[in-house]
Amino acid sequence: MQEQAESYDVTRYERPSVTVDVVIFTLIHQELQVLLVQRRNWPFEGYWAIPGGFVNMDESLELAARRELEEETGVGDVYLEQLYTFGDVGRDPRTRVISVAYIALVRADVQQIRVSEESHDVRWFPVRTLPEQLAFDHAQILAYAIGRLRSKLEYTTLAFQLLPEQFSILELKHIYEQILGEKLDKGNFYRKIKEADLLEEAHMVREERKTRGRPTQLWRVRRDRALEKQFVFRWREDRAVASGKIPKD
Amino acid sequence: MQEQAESYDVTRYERPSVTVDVVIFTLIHQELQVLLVQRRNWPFEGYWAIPGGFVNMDESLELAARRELEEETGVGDVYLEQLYTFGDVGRDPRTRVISVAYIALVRADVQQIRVSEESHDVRWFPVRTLPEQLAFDHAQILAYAIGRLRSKLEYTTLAFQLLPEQFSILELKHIYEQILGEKLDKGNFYRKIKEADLLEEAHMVREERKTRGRPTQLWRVRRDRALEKQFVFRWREDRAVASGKIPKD
DNA sequence: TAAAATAGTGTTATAAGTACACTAATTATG
DNA sequence: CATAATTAGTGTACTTATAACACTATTTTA
Repeated sequence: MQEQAESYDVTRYERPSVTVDVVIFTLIHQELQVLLVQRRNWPFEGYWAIPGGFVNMDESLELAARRELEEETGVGDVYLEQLYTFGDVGRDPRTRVISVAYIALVRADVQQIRVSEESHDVRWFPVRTLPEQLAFDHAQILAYAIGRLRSKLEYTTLAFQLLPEQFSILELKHIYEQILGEKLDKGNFYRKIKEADLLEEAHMVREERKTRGRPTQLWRVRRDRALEKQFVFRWREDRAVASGKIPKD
Repeated sequence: MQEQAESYDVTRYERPSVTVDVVIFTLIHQELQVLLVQRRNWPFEGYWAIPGGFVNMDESLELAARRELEEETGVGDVYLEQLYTFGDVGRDPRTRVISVAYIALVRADVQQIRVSEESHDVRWFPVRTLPEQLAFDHAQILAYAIGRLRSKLEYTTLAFQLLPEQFSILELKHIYEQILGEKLDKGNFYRKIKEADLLEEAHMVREERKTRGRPTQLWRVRRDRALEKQFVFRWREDRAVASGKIPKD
């Protein structure tokens, strides 16, 4: 790229606008949900959109994404990953806009969203029941993000980024079942998660219970190991395709 | 992003420059090689760099990448995949430049490079013996590209994009060995590639031979199947890390 | 004390991958 | 024409990971 840049003044040509869009995922009621904002103005007034904003000249792309995330959810220290850059010519009717999309995973117990001044409303949507029409090409971005997330959850420990501070192994199993879309064997699950040695016991606070049965053992992620170690339940046939597929750009 | 854009004139603010950089891979002497250009001007004059250029206002990112590729190698219909977008603030000393990096795979028997006017020289470099210093943050981009390629070759049929029109199974095995960095069992390799049913016999041209032994059987990729079907030799422990890891941006 | 819930263990079957010895075909060379 | 050399396989036993499912153990409330 830059190898030819000096043959003319780099500031001379018309430039596209660059934004970051952040697809923010969380788990609510053990269901994967995504944060959308409702637009207040033209174009796509009233439509739901992925939160995002312009990249400042003095901040990196990741910093811009973190700023957006912070502005929308108030949370700072979360998992963030660049997804893809969308740059088709007609995707924004106002001007040429290139969007660097990020995925953020927010812990289930810390989401507390704020409505910013630029939007009517902000809401979590279960990925199964998204609005029919989204602003711009955001449906495409969202579909790609969900695909990437799903496939990565299958071969990384990313799922642990979504977990609350404390959880039971059956809850964890349930999350995996949601993601994989299939029932898992209880015994095998226990064995495998124990082998992986990713969890540590949370000392339980003695509390009043109203159901009978052995009380749930709560665990905490050993965050030191959870990002290195693999914890995999099933390789799916379509894993390679899902993770490697490139959307029409 | 765009949800707040209309509250001010989108054309008002200063904008970064956007470029595409294309990391072009090929196989020469059964070794993975990458195309670099030598810069002619400041900054990084004389340094080797990944070819690339500015994105025009009326072309998509992928189109820009294809144009660059065409300009450097003269080839058009090749595998192209978006790699990552690099946007750190200080990465180009002239101005703020955001680079969308692509990977291109060029068939071993069609590479014929041209030296463009903007550069001193153009060369293929084996990925094992790259120049010590590259221009800008291109060493980082290249390292990331090689990592991505290596990991994807392990769980997709991407390697077939690099093959010449005709090749023998032992050659193919050799390429896999190069990529995986380990010896593979001949018998198992034959069995697996045959099972996958990805190849068709190339009718061989009768030619003079100077070595003795049974002559090599040549094969051709069934391109219809090669991009759908998986052909995998070994899952490696670090696969997930390698494909999912994000470079410091 | 029984029922209910969580938290496991044991065992077998199946499939995939690995290692390595072996056979077969086809050529050039002495 | 026999033999070495080279490609092109086949056969088989071993190991490992996964899957299926029955079973035991623990700890609570009613």
